[in-house]
Amino acid sequence: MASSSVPSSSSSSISSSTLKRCFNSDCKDFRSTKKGWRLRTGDLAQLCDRCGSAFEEGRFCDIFHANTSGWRNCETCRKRIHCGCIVSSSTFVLLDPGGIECFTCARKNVILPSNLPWPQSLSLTNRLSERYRDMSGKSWSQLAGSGPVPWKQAPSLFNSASSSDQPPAVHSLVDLSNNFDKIYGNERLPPSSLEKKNEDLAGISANWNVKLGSSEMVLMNGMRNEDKSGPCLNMCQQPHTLKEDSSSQPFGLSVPYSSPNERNGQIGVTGIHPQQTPPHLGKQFGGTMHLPLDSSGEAQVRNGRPRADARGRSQLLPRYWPRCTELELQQISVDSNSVITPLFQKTLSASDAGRIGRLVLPKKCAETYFPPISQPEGLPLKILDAKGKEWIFQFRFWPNNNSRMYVLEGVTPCIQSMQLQAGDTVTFSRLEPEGRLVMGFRKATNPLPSDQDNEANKTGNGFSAPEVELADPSSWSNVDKSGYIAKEALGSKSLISRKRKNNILGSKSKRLKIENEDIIELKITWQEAQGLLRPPPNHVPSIVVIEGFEFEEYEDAPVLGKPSIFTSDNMGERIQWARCEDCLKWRKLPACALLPAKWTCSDNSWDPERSSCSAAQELTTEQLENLLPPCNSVSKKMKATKQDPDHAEALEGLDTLANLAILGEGEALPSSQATTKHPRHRPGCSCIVCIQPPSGKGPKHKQTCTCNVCLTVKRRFRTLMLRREKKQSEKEAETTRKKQQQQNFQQLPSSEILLDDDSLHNSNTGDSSPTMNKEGNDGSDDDPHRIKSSVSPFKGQIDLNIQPEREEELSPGSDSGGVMKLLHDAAAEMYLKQQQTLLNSGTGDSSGSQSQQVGDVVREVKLSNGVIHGSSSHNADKEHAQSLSMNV
DNA sequence: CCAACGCATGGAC
DNA sequence: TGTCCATGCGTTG
Repeated sequence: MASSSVPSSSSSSISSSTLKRCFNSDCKDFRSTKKGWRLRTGDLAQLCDRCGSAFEEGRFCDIFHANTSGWRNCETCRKRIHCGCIVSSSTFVLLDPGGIECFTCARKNVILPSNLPWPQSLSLTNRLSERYRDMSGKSWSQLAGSGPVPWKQAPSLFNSASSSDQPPAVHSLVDLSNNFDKIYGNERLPPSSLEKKNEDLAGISANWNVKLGSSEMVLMNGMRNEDKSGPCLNMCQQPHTLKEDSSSQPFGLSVPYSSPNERNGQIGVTGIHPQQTPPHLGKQFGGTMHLPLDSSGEAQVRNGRPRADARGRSQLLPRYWPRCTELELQQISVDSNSVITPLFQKTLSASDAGRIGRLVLPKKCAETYFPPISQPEGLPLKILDAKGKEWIFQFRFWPNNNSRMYVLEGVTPCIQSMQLQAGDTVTFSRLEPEGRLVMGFRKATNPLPSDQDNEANKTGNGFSAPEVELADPSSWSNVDKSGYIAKEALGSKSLISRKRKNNILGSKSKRLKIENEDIIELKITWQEAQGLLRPPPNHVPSIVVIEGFEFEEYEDAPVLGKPSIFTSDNMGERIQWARCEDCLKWRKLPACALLPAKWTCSDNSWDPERSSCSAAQELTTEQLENLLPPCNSVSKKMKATKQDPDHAEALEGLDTLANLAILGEGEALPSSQATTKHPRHRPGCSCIVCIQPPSGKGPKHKQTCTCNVCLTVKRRFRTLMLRREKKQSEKEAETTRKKQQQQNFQQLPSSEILLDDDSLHNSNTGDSSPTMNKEGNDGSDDDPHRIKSSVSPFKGQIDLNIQPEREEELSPGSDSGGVMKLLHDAAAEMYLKQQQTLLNSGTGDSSGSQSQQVGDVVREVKLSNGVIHGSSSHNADKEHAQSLSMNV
């Protein structure tokens, strides 16, 4: 191997390069002026003109290694490929069944149109991953000097200031243009992934196509089958940026990274967190790779193998997912053939942007993308800024709660240079193939005057960095093909809103300073979101009756559509009313009609007579008011401002949101200010809390109200009760099991008597645990009836061994307290007390929204003659009776 | 006294 | 309940 016989390079700077001997050991030239392959140190081999030219032209091996071993033929084109040195390592891939394939063929065989489903079997990443799996064994620890941490990293990424003599950054950037076919290893997946939160909207943006940000890039599928869970949401901005950093690398150097997970022997492929559903991102990006084509047309495959640290990456929070525009990337990688792989981003906190000069790094990001450090002192890290200037930061950590807190120290000059302030975002990327870290930044958009109140913003001077400024929403929309409605809908306006929110929340509420997508999710309250949800086309939702109320349930992912109002016509047929976006007239439509977000009269294909805005409204406002449910009252909606400011606000909030989401040009997002009614609710929130005066007085929803608020609250209440019931049942079952075991020891026959038929079949002498386990498992079923029946066999036992004090723990909807019918009233009373307690706590400002809602429900219960309570009691009563008749 | 450093704390998730 | 992380604060030079 060429590199083995050449002296290690201690410097590759241009200033000294001319005095250095050519790195090619077969060459005696001392005028090394060209750059060659990457060395372990991260520097580039210095070559003389002749060798350098040969390297650039891909003839290096032909010239200098012609007689060495390692020559093989491409399995496809039979082209002769040298596989025995570092120089040639980038020119082929190993095939699964053996043999090699030149990259040209490999690319042809693997690249697929981006708009086609990506067959996993053709995943080059996967293939490469397998190919390279065995080539990644060299420990990076030797190179990084990072102690026992067994994962490896590309040396050049961690070219610590103390260990290498890097050429000037700008030069380094420029240099890369010559290194067309040097493959650099880094196998870290982009933070593709994988936030389970985003799975909530799975399906909304499925099958969106990745639009590559660069013609040089070809996004290839490297997904595993498991990655096909759902669409990317937050990462919708990223397709172009996610030049997947699954990079191949000179396996001669063999310094791929592996995740900390490998410490545990979890050699990751583009894997899925075993405990969580594969995030959507993984679907699109996990294991994907880009093959930037160099000037010679040779694919520059950065891969290696599937990211071993996919799991760690999957745990990155969306807020750290890099959001780089194409412009940003181009700016960073301008004049270079190198490729920028966004790693993560961090929104600067007040502390980060303060004078302390410490930038707190997200732990996962630090551990995933930065070199492993075992000592708190860490390592000096060289990081380039977008202009090519090199900064040296100390990457270190502090012990913190048996964990680590990673920081970059010495960032103040850089921060000041970039004139960044709290709220701005720094983006860490990797420049490939050389693997250097690049730090871009993005100024927060349009700081408001109130920003000045923010301590950290006092240093702001309105500077905007054009190089990396994220100010062009169109660029986002261009690349954002995710269909993520919130993102598309709100566009840059949301950034402003985010800023406002940030300002209001203050530096202490950093946690609430969320990305624009997240903030959108907040603004779409659960009620509003529910109003936007529609069953998938041609999908009949199943009707679930809970507490006497019907709920539409559809297991398939709902779709987002124009909010409309469903009702029934005179014939009893379900219809929906939708309002034209242009003329605001209400049009009657079939209930099955799935409306586009921006629906107008012209889209009214169901009623040609009213397919124009000039057509009169079918019904008058008053008629509609009578027709529609109270909560959806048209007149209320239209006249809400005058009649019921609170409700109007709620409706307006929904309307505003819907319009924003639909039109994509939100003019006036609901203010982010907290309401006086509840600190966590915002104007526009139409939950029960917010639509009622804090005192609880004022208009209330009727118990028969079927508005979204009520339905959802009731459902939530029901869910809570079911959970509680289930929990209690399991508890009871466990208790009973123990008791029964005791009884079994003492009086075996009695236990058999208490068991139902199934239990009898399963019960055997002495050991009833199998039966109990079975029952316990059944109890985990979601079906409440099943829960009840499954645990019912124990109820008789419970009754026989009743512990009166346990009654306090009983929920009213549960019969798990045994068949203590005589105690039922007492239990019900207890329940009422509990609910009152909930009410009290639920209305407190410090309570969470969930308890708040529960409290409101209870309040409603209390004020409406205990409908829910009564219902629950009634059910419990009946079930108790059933338990008695069945089991005793 | 001040700045830097390093750890502790507590809110958020 | 455990983890993360923004920030406070004590210590040190």
